[in-house]
Amino acid sequence: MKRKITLKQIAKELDVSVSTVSKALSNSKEISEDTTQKIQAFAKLYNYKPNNIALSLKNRKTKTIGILIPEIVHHFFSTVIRGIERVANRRGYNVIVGLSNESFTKEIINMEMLASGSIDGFILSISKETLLKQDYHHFNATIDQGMPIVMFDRVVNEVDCDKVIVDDFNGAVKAVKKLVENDCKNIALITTMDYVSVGRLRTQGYLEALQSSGIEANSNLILKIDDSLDVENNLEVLETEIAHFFKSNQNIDAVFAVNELYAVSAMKVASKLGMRIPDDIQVIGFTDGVLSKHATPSLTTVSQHGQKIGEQSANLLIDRLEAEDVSTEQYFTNNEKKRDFIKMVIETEIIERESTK
Amino acid sequence: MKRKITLKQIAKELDVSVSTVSKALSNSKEISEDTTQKIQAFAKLYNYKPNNIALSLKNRKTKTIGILIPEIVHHFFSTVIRGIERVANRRGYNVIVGLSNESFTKEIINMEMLASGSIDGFILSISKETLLKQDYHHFNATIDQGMPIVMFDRVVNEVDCDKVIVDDFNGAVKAVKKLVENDCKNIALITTMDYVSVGRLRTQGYLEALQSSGIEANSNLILKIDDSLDVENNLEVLETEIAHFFKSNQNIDAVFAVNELYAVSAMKVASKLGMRIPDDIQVIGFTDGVLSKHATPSLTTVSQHGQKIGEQSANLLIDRLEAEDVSTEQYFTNNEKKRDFIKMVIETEIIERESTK
DNA sequence: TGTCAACACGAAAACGTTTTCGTTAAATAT
DNA sequence: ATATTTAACGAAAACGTTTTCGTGTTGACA
Repeated sequence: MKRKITLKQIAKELDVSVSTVSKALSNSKEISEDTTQKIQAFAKLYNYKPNNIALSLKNRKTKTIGILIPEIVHHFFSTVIRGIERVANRRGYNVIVGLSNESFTKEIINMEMLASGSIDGFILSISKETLLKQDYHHFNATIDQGMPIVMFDRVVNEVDCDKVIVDDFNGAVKAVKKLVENDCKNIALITTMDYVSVGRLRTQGYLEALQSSGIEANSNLILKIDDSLDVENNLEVLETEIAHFFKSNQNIDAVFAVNELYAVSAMKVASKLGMRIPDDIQVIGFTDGVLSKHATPSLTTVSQHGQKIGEQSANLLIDRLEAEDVSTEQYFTNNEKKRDFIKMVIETEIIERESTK
Repeated sequence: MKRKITLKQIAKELDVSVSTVSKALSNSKEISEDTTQKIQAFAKLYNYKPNNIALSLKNRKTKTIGILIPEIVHHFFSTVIRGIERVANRRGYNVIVGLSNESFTKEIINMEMLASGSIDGFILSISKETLLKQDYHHFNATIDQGMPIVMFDRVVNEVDCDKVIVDDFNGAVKAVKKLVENDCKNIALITTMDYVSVGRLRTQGYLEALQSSGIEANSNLILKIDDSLDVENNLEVLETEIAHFFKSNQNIDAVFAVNELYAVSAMKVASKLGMRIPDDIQVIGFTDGVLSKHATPSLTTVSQHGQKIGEQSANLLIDRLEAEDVSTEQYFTNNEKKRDFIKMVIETEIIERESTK
């Protein structure tokens, strides 16, 4: 077993100083051609790679970014990670992930753990519990310590930072308008409780689309699912609730659901109740995941472009990190203002499949 | 903006030495009660947290483990990550992820990037291209540099390290035997090309189960999908291939598929061809993901327990890392042998749903 | 009064880099 | 022959810790 070689060892072996080795490896012309050759050859032979930790300590930057998300076994979030990793890698950064598991406390612990030097900045999406508590001090605290944050999807006005969001409102509008165009008269909405902002925005989009189409909203056609109960593992509960909803509103001829699972469940229940899709009832869901693509019939969805969200988030963060470099450098000579915080909106797109006409 | 405070700053502010501060914060009894109190109060006030990077450099360990997987938008892999993150977090480790994207080169680049000090050990699953090339020198090289590796799922004999695998062979056997018990006479297999070991093992399990049940294997009933074509985005290709397969083998009364997608596609095609599930044809898939749960009808599957795989992998790795500590310490006084490499087999489980009787 | 522990603290090294600032010797200029 | 530049390299500081080893000041004790 040969441990990784260090500058010091090379220096000793070649009987030169550490500084000489360092300079030679960076092709400094302070060092003679001869010794440079010799040192580089030796380094290559022993496969020398500078120690990242030492570099991090010296440069006071780690070249890694921290991702903090509520859940990873989730198509949207993993797609975002993929996007982040792509540009992070391209731009020379590593990616370290923390999972809040939708818990306020775990979110804080994770942040503190990572903020103590391990990373240069955060990309995160707020946990449900934090949204409920409306306690955002930990975000502001880490920003205050000079660590930039980029929030995506689940964002919040109380924190001043770059944000990347999907256009939930207009996505919902588009979806519902498509149903209206398809001659649907009684469009139902299946949504979540209001505290998750994305759910609220999609609901508002639904209402807006109805209104601008001259259709009066009917609160009987809105089903709010309490997602404090873990529907993912309680499918029957969800399905019976939807079934009950359908039965007491026989006139429903379309469903817009704020996520994939609700939409697919609605289709399943509708089929069981003998309705044909899309002839008797059309369905559109938000979030374009595996379920939508492979359901029977396949589901028309509003795609959020998770990967793009990840890529933009990473670019925003890294841009800011590398802009900080020069601004710190020129802190006293150059009085340029810091870049203002950016709120980037990713447009949604409707992917038409078999569940609509 | 108040930057993070350091020992040196505390020392200066309180007019003591850095060593005193360090000792006081670790409750060393070398320091008097008074100064300890004073220092701890001050540290708490300014929310002092030791700098991880400095600690890593000093201790020559980073307390982070590197995950290197082919793909993250994938139910199985993200489940494994969740498992890893769980125990890593519990045991005080962070998790840094790299994505090989099934590419040999990206795998190597990622490994080298992480192996240069950023992590203490790897948990990884080999990329398809690497398996094809059968070139494993980068794994052996990093092991040789003293960095432990745990491989999961896609493992290989040529590398000596801890491994966590799912019992693909017996999982397949169980599945096929269940079909046999359910009175199926002509059980088809939908599988991949052979170079991914898990596909091969599942195929062998299929054959074994048939043989031990006294059924003669019929090569016409085996469909091999060329997964070099990206079926995920070419569903039609997959489906027409399966349709063709069904039409030329009208007697098929059951399908065992080596993954979820193939199984769900088979169900879809079967339905289109007018077969009823599970009455005319029963289906079992490998890998228990979202698709299986939410398909109509829902799919009976062989569950791989991805989270458990992740947890075990992390425990194996961390155990080894922390065992190394003492063995290094007592290197000369204690001649204990290193722990042998462990191959841990996670049993599969059949999750019965609507696609079987 | 002189000796010796005990106590409380500081100096310095070490982890592996990079970079600034010498320093020496040779080469060139005066 | 002397002064000055240039080439080639080394010493040391710095990043933020922890830890080992001093060191000075007490108080007790003979």
